[in-house]
Order: sequence, then structure tokens, then C-alpha cells
Amino acid sequence: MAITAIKGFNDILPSEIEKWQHIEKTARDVFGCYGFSEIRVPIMEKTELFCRSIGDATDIVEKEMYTFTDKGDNRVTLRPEGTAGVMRAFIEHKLYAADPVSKLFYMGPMFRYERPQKGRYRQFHQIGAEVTGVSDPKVDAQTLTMLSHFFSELGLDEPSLEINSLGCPECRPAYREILKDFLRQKLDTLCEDCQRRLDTNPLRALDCKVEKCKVATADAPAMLEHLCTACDTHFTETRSYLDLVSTGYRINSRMVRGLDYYTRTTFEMITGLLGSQSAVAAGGRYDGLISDLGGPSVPGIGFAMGVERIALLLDNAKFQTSPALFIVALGEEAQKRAFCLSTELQRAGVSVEFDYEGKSMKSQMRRADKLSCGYTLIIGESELASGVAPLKEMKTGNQFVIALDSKTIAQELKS
RNA sequence: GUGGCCAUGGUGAAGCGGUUAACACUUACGACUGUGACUCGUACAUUCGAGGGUUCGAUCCCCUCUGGCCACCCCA
Repeated sequence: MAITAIKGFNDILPSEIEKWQHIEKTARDVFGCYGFSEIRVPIMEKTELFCRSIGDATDIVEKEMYTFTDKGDNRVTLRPEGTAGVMRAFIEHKLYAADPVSKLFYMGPMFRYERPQKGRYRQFHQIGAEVTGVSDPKVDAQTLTMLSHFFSELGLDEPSLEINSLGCPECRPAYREILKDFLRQKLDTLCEDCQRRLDTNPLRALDCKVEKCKVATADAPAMLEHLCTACDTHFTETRSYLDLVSTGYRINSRMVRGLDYYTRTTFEMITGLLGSQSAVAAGGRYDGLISDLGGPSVPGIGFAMGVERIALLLDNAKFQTSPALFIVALGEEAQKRAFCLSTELQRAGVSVEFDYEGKSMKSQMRRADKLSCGYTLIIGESELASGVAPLKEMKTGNQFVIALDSKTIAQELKS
């Protein structure tokens, strides 16, 4: 039996790579317009970084991390998300000192030891963005607007934006207690999972898919109604700025995020097209994270998008490119000429294909068609003698003779 | 970690106890002696994920293993 890839680790094949590149390019272009710079950080970090940032009690840290002891006896972990590493670098290189506002984006693989299913893999890719240094709600609104902009730039109108506020260390603990009291009264009408989660993660019950939990929590107290004045103002202003630039959103007061560091604004881009994996992007504000990691007291907000999930929403075929020219050569001399000519054209920036094996004209033409080449150039003995050859436009079938000269051909193909 | 479904060629698949293992796509060559697409022809699985069992006989039934998909938990 041949060796296969590790479970949940996927190859991204040539047939889909152009779609991936398109997603990445769109992110670079759109984020660039909003003043973001790319940062590349390692895919492995000290385990402690993730414990501190994501939260020791979260599922990610408790059961999903790829953690090893290396040969120097250090505990290291393949990153399960991007924010922690980026913030570590931000603090380590004191980026806050050079500029009070920093806008960074990153892309790359993340690793979580979960059971794979549709839109969920053990190695998956995220594109994320982080703004640090500003707590003003204009940044929240701008970040969300950029996210929406990215999706519309990709031609995806379907994922819709949902927002919520999780409050801050001032108001969230109190709300948590209020919610717990509420849930305790309904305890026997909740599903087993929610009963178990009551103490560890009561917010989760608001998001439970089990019907009886939905019923039981229908009139549960909402975080949004228990925000402190500062958080309430922040949320209201965020909304007003979103309205000001017509960024569409829906308030979802039951939205829960899985990472401990989130404060105030949280959000998700949701689609109904991916089975149970409905979130294609998600994020929030994390005003306490940087200081928790030993940095200065600087606020932050960011999001991450799941590239595989976005890719599932996009059709491969739309992003495939094909060679501009196929050179059909008949006879050994013509093949030699085709090789030289194609090299000259390639050096001039034209994408060219030709046959390597001296196949029949028919198979060469078939291959040109299969590769969707824009043009074919046919070279045989008479063309070598005359110095001109027929150039055929495949789409229309029109053809005319052209000089066997790379400059002339390159010019013609570019026109 | 738990549950459900599934495993036949390069691909999508039919077959469900005895078949030349259908059909379609892909690929290769040809019909068209130097012009693709459409059409037509020819070729392409000694073998049905692996191992064991039942049977005169197993792709088909049973068991074990492995792999995949989807769902739960959780999450991008």
C-alpha cells in the first residue's frame, strides 16, 4: 500500500490552486487598501503562548493542539490559530513603539487535532488581520467593513455578517452569573451537554442546536442588555459607523466565541452553504490580550477567515488560466525550431506549450484544444523554408500567416 | 473522544451468490496522407480497500482491521 497523507492533512492540487491564489491576492489587495501590512510568523510556538492567550480551559487547548516535546526538551505547539503568534511578535519586536497603530495581516496553515468533516481539517488555512492600538469603535466598523468588502470583491454575497458584544471584564462576569441563575432554573429542560456546560461555558447554551434548549433559552437574558455603559456606548457607536458606510449586518445576541480573549465586539461571517460549518470568518476585539501576554496595555481587534471554507464557495473553473500559444511542430527540424521559438517567447513573458514527443498533428491540435490555448502556430517543412507560418485563433478558427519571429509573434499575441 | 453511512479502473459509477465486471468520462491511436472542438471506430479492471469465515462457488452474505465521508462535541 502506497503511503498516503496524514488524516485531515490535504493536498491542494493544481486544479484548485488558482482559486487559492485568487483568494490570497484578493485579501492582499483589499487589506492593502485599508493600510494593512503582511507579517509572517512561525507555525510553531512555545505551548505556553497558546495556553495563555486562547485559554487553558478551552477545547482548543485542552484537546485539539498538536503539542510535542522537542529534542531540547521544550514544549512546542503547531499553531491552532494566528492571533497569538502575531501578538507575540508584536510584543517581542515592540512594534507598538514605532507606531501607535499597527495593522497586520497574515495567511498560512493552522493545526487542530479534530475529527475532519466538511470544511474542517487538521491542517487548515487562515487569512487573518489584526489592528492594535485603537479602541475607538471606528476601528471595529472599519474592520468589519473591510471583511465585507473582501467577500463582495470575491463575488460572494451570500455569507452575511453577524455581530454581538461580549462586554468586558467589568460587565461580563455579572452577566455570566445572571445567565447561570436563569439556566439553573431550567436545568432539567436542557440537553445533557448544556447541563454539563453550565459552569464551564454557560454562554454556549444560547447557541445550542438541540430543540429543547432553544425553547428553554428563548427568553434568556441577553448580554447586550447587560453591558456596562462604556461597552454599550461602544457597541452603539460601532453600529452607527457601520450604518454610515452601509455595511450590512445582523445583530445576533446569542453568538458565542470559543476563545477566552475576546471582549466587546465579536462577529462572524455566516453561510448556509457549508453544512454544519457555517462560519467562514470570525473574530472580535481583544482588549486584554496584549497585556495578558506581557505586552503593554494596548487594545486590539481582528479576525480570521477559513480559506478552505471560502474555497468551497468558489468554483475552480472560474480561475483557471491557459497558455496563450501552442506550437504544433511536424518533423525533427520543426520541433527544434518550436523549442527555440517557445523559449524565446517564454523569456518574453508569453505562456507557450508545445509537444515534446513528435506526436501526430492531430494529437498536437487536440492537446492545444484541451489546454484551451488561445492560438496555435503550425510549423512544418514548408514553413521552415518560407519563414512564415499559419497562426490560428482557436476560439474563432480564423488563421493567417505570420513571420516565424518571436518578437512579431509576441506582439501579435499581446494585441 | 462519540455516532451514522460508505469502500468496484485515472475518474463518476452499474452489478448484490455462478456475468466476457455494464455504461459514461478521461487517456492513447485512427477515420481526416498538415488543422482542435462535434461524430464514429479501436484499445484501456485476470479483478472489486486488506485479512479471515460461510458456501460446490463469493464483488455480492458474516466477522475483524484499515481508509473515506458526514454529523456530534468544538470551531475558521
